[in-house]
Amino acid sequence: MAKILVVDDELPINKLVCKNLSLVGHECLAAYDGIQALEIIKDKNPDLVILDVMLPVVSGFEIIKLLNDIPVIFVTAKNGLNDRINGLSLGADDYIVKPFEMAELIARVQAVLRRTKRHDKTFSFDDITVDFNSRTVYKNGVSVFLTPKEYDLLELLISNRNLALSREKILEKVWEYDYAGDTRTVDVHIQQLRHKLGIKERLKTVFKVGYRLEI
Amino acid sequence: MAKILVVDDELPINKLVCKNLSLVGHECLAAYDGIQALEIIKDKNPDLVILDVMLPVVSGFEIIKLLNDIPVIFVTAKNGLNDRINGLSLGADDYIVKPFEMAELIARVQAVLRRTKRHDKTFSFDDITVDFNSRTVYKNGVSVFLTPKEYDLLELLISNRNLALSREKILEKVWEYDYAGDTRTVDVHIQQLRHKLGIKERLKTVFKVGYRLEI
DNA sequence: ATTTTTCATTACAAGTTCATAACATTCGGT
DNA sequence: ACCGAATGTTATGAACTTGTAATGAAAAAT
Repeated sequence: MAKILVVDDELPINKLVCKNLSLVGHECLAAYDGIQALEIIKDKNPDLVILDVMLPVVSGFEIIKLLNDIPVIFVTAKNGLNDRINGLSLGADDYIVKPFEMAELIARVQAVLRRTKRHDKTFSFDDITVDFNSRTVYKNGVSVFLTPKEYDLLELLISNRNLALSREKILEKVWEYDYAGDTRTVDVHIQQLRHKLGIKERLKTVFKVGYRLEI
Repeated sequence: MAKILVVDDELPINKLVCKNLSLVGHECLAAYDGIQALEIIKDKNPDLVILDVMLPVVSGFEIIKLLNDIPVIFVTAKNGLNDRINGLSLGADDYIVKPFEMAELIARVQAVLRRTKRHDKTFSFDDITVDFNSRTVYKNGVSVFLTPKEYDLLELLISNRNLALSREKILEKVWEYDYAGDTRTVDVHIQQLRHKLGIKERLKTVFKVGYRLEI
């Protein structure tokens, strides 16, 4: 279901973890040191990274600092509280202490994925319901057809509801590039959403900035 | 910064947790059983719930099932793996095992809040609230529409509150240029803020210099 | 290979912002 | 209390931002 990168220099553990993740239906990538890990992350853009602290060449702490948006589960052999707090405050989404039960690791993986990917969740406001699983949107119970970009935009707006989103931010997240010059593309798609969902009142323009979904 | 509900029937622990959360700047609510917890959640809509499993009347498991969008940190006295997995798969955002170090709880709270982003940065004085995330301003709970320049000006005044700001400084920061000659633009915008927010008493003129927001 | 869909771009319309100007009022020094 | 300077107040239109609809190129589906 998700693409997961396992970073651990101990070959047997790495294999074991991968095998178990595959059993639950995930696609697995393996890295055995920090440099490799960074390459794979850049290349394959995994949904989740399981990261050992103790790595050759570049430590897990270094890597986690470089990750931005990808969720991370931290694996540490030490039981020291400092390590734990360090990991969490550096932005890890969870941590687990070696040696761990495979069942617990799986549970944590699922929990983090659920949190970040919003598995089997829906979101409703007014007469609109968004089903994140099937990527379908309903208005008054009737499904409304949205194109991929429109849907992605709506999801971004919902997960940042009540925040002012700049056009740059929207381009970066939905279009996945930083566009230099001027583009009216975002505007056009916003209009499309407003029109298809009839949410002119909720999907407001923030002049000179971008847009905000008010719920 | 965030509103946190602590649900634990052991009074001393509940108090201790609350005290520590307050020390880090959070607003704290306390509930001593499940029924109370549900009432407070409905009533006060907290940003995060710290939830003990072992509760009188209604167990933590029951409560977590009823929560939808509010993040939860699960507290369990048992060390059993099943409990942990149960908590996480029910939708808890994290869990912690009793007895726990206060530093670790705080770290986990901050981590969850960072993830869920619910900690909007706001600033309030009198009947005015400014939400920096959404760039909206409320007076008595009613949103007041400000233009970009007006909003930027207000932000500048707030972050330099109780200081006299020269027109040159304001032009430089909000208008992003150093204007040579004479301009009344700042004045006009100040009037606009005074008028829209009704803050004549707070937004004072510093004769021959500029303006000062007194809070 | 052909049809269909998606979507970036464009051009123009509509709407918003805000600098400026003109006049009124207040302030501070004398 | 007077006078000149500083600030308050209001209105206006040019410049800029956003809305809208149409177009065709690229991508996806058939």
